Amino acid sequence: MRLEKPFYLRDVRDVARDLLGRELCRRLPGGVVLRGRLVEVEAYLGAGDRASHSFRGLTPRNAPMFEEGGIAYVYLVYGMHHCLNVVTSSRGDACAVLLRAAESPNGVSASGPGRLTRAFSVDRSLDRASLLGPDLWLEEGEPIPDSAVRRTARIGVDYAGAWSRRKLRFVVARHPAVSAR
DNA sequence: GGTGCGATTGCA
DNA sequence: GCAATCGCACCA
Repeated sequence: MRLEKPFYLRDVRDVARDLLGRELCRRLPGGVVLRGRLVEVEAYLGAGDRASHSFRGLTPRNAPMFEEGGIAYVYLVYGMHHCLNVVTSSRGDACAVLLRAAESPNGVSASGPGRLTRAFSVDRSLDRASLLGPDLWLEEGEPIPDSAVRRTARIGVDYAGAWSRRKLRFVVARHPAVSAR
């Protein structure tokens, strides 16, 4: 069952936590569908969150974050890696969830946001793409119980001061595709 | 119009 | 430990 619009129109922290265990689905141009369960994600809040791209307001790059939840926000980092985000909440809130790691049914895992987008063939052409459309969507998968969810500080945002220490990273405890910490 | 750097990764 | 590599945020 596909996750529908209401799933995305909630607090970004709730969406992030609930995305664990869900199945990321990507239909390639040729028709093949790739699938993988999410095991590591990070919540980026809107105004106020110094680690978030939306912290300094609307720009050409982060514009999708300001849209209503239910679409993708894809950007290029370090000039070579794409990062895939799920936009959440209502229009103007500018929140999103960064997808950092997934595991495929066959056991093949993509650990790290750059490796995840490479594994699922996601690039800027999917920026603003609907998550209720034919190319990229999420399915119910197998929700993770609270006892198996661990919260930590987000990765790679040391520049954000106190915000870098907020526990906004959600991971499946002891999962091999997730680094310690 | 010029400049500095990043929500990372892979290799020495 | 560090280079790769470029879109874009920010300043002039």
